[in-house]
Amino acid sequence: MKSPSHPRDRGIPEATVARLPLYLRALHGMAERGVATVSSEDLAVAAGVNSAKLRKDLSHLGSYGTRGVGYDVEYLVYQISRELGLTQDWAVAIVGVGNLGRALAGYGGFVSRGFRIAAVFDADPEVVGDDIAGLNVEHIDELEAVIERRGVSIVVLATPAAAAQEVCDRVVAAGVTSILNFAPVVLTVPDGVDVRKVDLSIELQILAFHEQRKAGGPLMAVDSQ
Amino acid sequence: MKSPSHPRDRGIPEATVARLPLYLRALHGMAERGVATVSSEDLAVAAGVNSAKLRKDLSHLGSYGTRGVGYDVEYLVYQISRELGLTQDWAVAIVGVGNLGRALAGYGGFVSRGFRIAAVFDADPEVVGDDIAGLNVEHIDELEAVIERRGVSIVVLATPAAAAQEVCDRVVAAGVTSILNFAPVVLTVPDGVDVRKVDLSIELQILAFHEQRKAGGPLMAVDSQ
DNA sequence: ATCCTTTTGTGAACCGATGCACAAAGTCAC
DNA sequence: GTGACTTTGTGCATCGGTTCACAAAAGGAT
Repeated sequence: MKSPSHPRDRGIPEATVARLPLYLRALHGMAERGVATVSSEDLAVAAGVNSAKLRKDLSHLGSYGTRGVGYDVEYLVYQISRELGLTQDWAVAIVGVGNLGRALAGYGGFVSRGFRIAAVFDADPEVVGDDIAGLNVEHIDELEAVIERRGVSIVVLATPAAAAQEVCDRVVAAGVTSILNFAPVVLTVPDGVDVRKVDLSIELQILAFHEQRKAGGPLMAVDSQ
Repeated sequence: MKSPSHPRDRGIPEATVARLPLYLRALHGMAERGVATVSSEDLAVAAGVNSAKLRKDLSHLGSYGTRGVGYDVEYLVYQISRELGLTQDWAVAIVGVGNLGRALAGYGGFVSRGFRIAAVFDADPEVVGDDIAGLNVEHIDELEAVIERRGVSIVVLATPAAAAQEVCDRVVAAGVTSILNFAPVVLTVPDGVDVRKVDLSIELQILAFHEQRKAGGPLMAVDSQ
C-alpha cells in the first residue's frame, strides 16, 4: 500500500521522531554560532548519536544534504521544524501549579520551540488568581471553557496522582488529544488520544540499578551462578 | 561466555530495567489496597503494558510466580526493589536551584523510593544559604568536599545549559558515576559513567508531531493508518 | 487419586531499529 | 574537462525487543 521508496514517505519511524528534537537543538546551537553547513559526522557528535543513524533519520524526511558538503544548517532547521510541527504555534495548558507546574510554566525550552503557555489551572482557591510566569492561575472549573476559548490542543498534567485521571477525562472530553503526563499514574484514554509520560523517579531508579551493578550487585554475583 | 538459560542471568535487558519501576509503582498501589496476590494480566493492566511482556520481564529476575495463582505482591515488591537497588539508601545531590531544582528537591517520588537528597548546590550567592525543602543550599565551591563527605553517588543536574558540562566534569572527577541531566545539552563523560537525560521540551515536540499528523500534516497527507 | 481450571514461563516467529560498508553524487583544484 | 576527494543515502546483515501460543505446573473439586 505504501510506495516503497518515496522520498517523503509519511511513515517516519517513532525512534526517528524521538531524535529529531535532539538534532534540532544541536542545529540551533550551530546556527547561533554562525555555522552555515554541517556534515552528518559533526552533527552526529553534537547530538550524541552515531552518524549512520543520523543520516538514515534525515533521509526519512527527504534528501536535504549535498554529497561532498553536508547539510545547510538553516535549511535543515526549517525542514525538521516543519516535520515536527513547530512552524505553527501550539497553545498549551498546564494543570496543577505545585512546584513542578511552576517550573514547567517558567521553562524557557517550551516557548522557544513554538509552544505558548495559554493557561494555567489549579484546584486550590489559595493559588487561583496568583501570577505564575506572567500568567493568571485559573480555577479548574474553567478548564473546559478556557480550553475551547483559547484553542488549547496540548495539555500538561502536573497534578497530584490522585487527580490526574479525572482531569485527563475532562480535557479529553473537551477535545484535547495530546497529553503530557507528569503524574505517577497510568492514564486510561480513548483511541486517538496520545499520552506521553515523564516520571522523574523512574530515571533515578534506572541509574540506581546500574550503579548497584558497578558496585557488585545484590548478591555480589560475578557469574550468574 | 554466559550460561544461556540460567534463571537469574545477570544480563537483564535494558528495556526490562526501564519497566521495572513501572511495575513497582503498580505493586505499591496494590499493596496499599491490601491486594495479596496478582496475576500477570491484572498487573499488566495496572502498569499499562502487555501481559506477555510483563511475564517475560519478570522471568528475567527469576521464577517468582505461582502457576494458576499469580504473584505474591509483597514478595514481588521486594524482589524488584532489590533488583533495582532500592533496598539500599542512595545519597543524591541536586545542582542548580532554579524552578526545576526546587521542584526536584521537593518531589516526593524520590524519597519514597530509597533516594535521599543529601545536598543542594547553586552558584548564585543570592540563594546560597536558603532553605529548600528542608535543605540548606550550599555554594558550588563546596561541591567536591560535600560529595565526598556525604557519600553522594548520584547527581542530578538542573543547571543552565551553559554550566552543565563544567559541573558534570567536576562531579565525575569527584568520583560520581551516575548523573541525571535536565540541562538541554549533550554531556561528554568518560567510559563507566552513566548519564540519563530528561528533556522536558522533547516530549512536547513529539506530541506536536503526532498532533500535526492528526490535523492533516504539513502536506495534508492522509495517513494510511 | 484424577480431572478440570487457571496462570506461569518460554520457544519461536516476527518486527523494527541499528550499524556497517560502499556506490552514487556532488565539490574543488587545476 | 578531468581527476582526486568528500560526504551523502541506502542495501543488507544483525540485533534486541515484542508478541503469540502452548506445554508445564499448580490448585481446587469431587
